[in-house]
Amino acid sequence: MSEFELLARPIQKWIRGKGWPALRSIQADAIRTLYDSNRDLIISAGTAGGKTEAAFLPLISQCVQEPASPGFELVYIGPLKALISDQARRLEDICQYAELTVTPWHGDVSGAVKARAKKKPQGILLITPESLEAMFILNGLQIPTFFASTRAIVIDELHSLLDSERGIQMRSLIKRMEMAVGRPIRRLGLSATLGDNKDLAKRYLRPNDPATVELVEGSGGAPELKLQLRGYIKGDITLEAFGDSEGTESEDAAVNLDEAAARAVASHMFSKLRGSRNLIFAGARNRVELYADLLRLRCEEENLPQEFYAHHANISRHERSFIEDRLCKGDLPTTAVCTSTLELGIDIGDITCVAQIGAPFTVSSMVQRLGRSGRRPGQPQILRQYAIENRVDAVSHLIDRLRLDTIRAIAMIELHVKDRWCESPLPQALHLSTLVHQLLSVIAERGGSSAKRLYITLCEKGPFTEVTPAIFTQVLRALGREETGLIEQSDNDLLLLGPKGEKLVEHYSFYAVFKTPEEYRLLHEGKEIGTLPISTVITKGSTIIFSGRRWEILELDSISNTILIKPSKAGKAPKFGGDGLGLIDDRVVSKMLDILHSNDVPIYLDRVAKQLLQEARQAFSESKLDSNKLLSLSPKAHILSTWRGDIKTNSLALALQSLGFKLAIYDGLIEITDCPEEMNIFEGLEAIAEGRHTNLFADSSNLVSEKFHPYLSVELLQLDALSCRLDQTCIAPLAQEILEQEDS
DNA sequence: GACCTGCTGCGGTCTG
Repeated sequence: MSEFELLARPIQKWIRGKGWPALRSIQADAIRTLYDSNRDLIISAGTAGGKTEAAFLPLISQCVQEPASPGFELVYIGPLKALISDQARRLEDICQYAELTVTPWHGDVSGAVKARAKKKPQGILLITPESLEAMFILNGLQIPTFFASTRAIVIDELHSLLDSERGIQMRSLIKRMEMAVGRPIRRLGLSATLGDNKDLAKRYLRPNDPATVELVEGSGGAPELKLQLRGYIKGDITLEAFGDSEGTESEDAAVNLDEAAARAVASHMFSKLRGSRNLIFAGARNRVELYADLLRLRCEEENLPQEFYAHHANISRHERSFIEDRLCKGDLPTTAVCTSTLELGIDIGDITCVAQIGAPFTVSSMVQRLGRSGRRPGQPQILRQYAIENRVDAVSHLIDRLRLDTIRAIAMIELHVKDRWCESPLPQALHLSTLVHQLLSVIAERGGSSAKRLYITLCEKGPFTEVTPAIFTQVLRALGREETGLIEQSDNDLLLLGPKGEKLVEHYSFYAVFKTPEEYRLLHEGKEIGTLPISTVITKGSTIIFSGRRWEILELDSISNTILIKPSKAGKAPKFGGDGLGLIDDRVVSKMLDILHSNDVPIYLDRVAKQLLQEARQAFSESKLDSNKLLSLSPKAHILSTWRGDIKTNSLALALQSLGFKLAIYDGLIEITDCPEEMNIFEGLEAIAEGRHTNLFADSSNLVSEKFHPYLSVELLQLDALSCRLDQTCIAPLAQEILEQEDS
């Protein structure tokens, strides 16, 4: 029987109605796998590759062919509300001849729809991890009924949920679902960019039995890639960049020189991107505003209609939808200057070109961004990478002369294009903040639980596999401390929520595992145009650039957290804060070292970028950094090379700091700016090599980074950091390596 | 040295 013939009649009818010439190969493969076995399945194909149909055509068919008892027959978990609404529409279309109810369930879905589904659970449920969490807490007793007849759980955008806090939460919820119904439920993962991580993805989809997970991959290799890396030097004043800038006062000169580079980049983007549909990834919200403003001014100067828009998380939903719709419809030229808001999620149509300002932090996000262009057969992916470096001369700082941003951008491109590599998640992470969340959630779901059952549910069978019984006990103790008061023990050894735990879990803000900052609302004539973090320093009368336009602050109310604004002629892009917790992989830094050692000049560099690469290589060899891992600039100032990623470099830096050294950290390099009285750098490194350094956590203030960290003890926070952000075991060998290199 | 994601129940007002 052919794959088509396996499907139920109403689904065959739907396919015929679509006029498809044939099933795509991933669809045929997925149908075969789902009909022939009970195995889990990962469907990996480019965006718009028909993954949703590949999963749901056979799954819906099976629902039609073997009608089941009450309960949701299929569950879809998606990371975005917009994606769920989108997919619900597509599934309703597929189900038009099959009598199957489709229920989207997220924060914007009306209570009436949810109430109806709770009363009569059936068909397909599409839900976010947070709404599923809420379901467990608010309807814990009904969970076995809801999912009694669930055939499969489909996880969309699996790559975005691999190793994140949300991913761990989702895996925990799926396991709890299986435990509630007392049987395994088939799992399907849909993903666009798994790269080298296919085995890891299998492990994340079915941790105790990854070998049985099937993989179906889209055929048709990656589209052709066209790329250019353009270099810019701050203070290089070109006529085109100079524009109408006056720059008379000497104090402003430095600022204006910086701005000249941004103008030159904006000018180039304006000339190349105008008239088509593009995404410009600016790397930070502050830079999104800066470039959106520069590009808007260019349009105004040339009397052209506006086609450049700012898009990031602080801009109002309304404005963001407007930009997304414009990109999607495609009848007007539109370029969004954006952050990772437009990196994944809903289909935004056919993008001509992706621009990236400054080197990205990970190859995987670069790949994800690139995947937004070249979606039509025969169309190339186009990447325009911009690198902006400081002007240098013979006495400039070595770090500036190494052109690290340019070198990193080249490393990222080479790793993707030549090595086909991207980052993997860290499987040894403890995820203690998320564990606290799930502990409270399971207790709420069951109305109380023994410590042993909690351990079995979450650690032995659930996703917190790295948490030992000893660590688990410590976590319970931390939550039970009187000052924490989240849980308490009943007479029969049952763990219950304490008063503070009740209050925490009862509030709707509990359901998400990730932290969100407090924000001001920005109001213009009563309409919200977006938000600014409370931490932003801002005063009445000052001016800002927001949503690509310029505004003056009229009123600032710190009780209601609102800011009233009016349009203005002047403005400066505000600082949006940020976590600064990104980690660059070992492999990226080691690639940077290879590039500095090599003589190859990639063909995709423009004239200035070639010059920057040349300068970097010259600085690298002249400084003897190519043969010395310890470079002394003066008795108290040195450069140490680890040529390792952030985890290892930061760990060695912390050890040095604990001994009293003052330092700054760069990609694979540590700059020692001052030494303590009693110790020079050699003695410091020897002490570390021999394991005699003091506490790595001398400065423990930055250990609280995740939502439920504040409830844990210092000791647990240190364990958590050591499991994923720091590496204690690498410190002594690294110090030894640096010393040995110096001797030879 | 950064970015993103999500949320309930109830009381209020307005519309058909």
